[in-house]
Amino acid sequence: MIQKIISPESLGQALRAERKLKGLSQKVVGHSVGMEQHTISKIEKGNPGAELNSLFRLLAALDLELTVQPRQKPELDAKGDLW
Amino acid sequence: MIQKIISPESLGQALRAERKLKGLSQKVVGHSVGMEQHTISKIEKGNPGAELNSLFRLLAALDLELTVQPRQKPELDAKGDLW
DNA sequence: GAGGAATATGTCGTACAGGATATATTTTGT
DNA sequence: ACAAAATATATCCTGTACGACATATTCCTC
Repeated sequence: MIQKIISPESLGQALRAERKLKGLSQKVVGHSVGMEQHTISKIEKGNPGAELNSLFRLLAALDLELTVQPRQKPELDAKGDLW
Repeated sequence: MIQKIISPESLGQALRAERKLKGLSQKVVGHSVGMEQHTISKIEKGNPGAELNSLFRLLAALDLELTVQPRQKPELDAKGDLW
C-alpha cells in the first residue's frame, strides 16, 4: 500500500491507514512512544505545524520508515481520469 | 537512490543529497518556496523540531515525494556487515 | 438507543520554530 | 592563498507545538 505523500494531509491519511491496519488505537500507539493521544490525532488530521520529532516517534511506534523519491507524474485510473 | 529514513538526521541527509544532485544551493531552493536559507540548513542538519510544513515545502522545491512503508530489516553489504 | 471505546477539541504553561536580518565559518574555484 | 559562494550560527519577535489534563463528540457493538 504505497502512497504518494506530498502534504501533511496525505501523510496523516497514510499514517492513520497504517495504524488501522495494525488495529491500534491512538492512545496505545502514542503511549508506546511517550506521546499524547491528542498529538497523534492532530498529526493524522494533517497538522502542518507538527514536528519531525513527533512524526518519527509515530513512525517508530508503527514500525514504519520513509523513503524520498522523485515526484511521480499523476497516473490514469481505469476510466482514464487523473488522480 | 532510495534510502531508509527513520529520523530527522537521516531525513536531512537524504534531502541534502537530493538537493546536491540537482546542483542547487540552500538559498535558491529556500526562496523558491518562501523559506529562509537558515531553515533549510537546520532541516538538513537534522533539526527534530522542524515542522512538517517546512518539510513539505522543501520537498516541493526539490520535486520530491515521500512514501511510507514497513520498516525493513538491516541488510548486508558486500563485506557482510550490517547497515 | 445505551454504554463504552475511540477520537476530537480545549486550556494552560513551557519551549522552540521560523521569518527577518546579520555575521561567522566553511567550501570551492582559480 | 584569495575571493566569492555556500552553509552555519546568532538574535529578536511572534506564533504555535506539545505535554498534562479535562471534556466533548463520534463511532461501535450489543
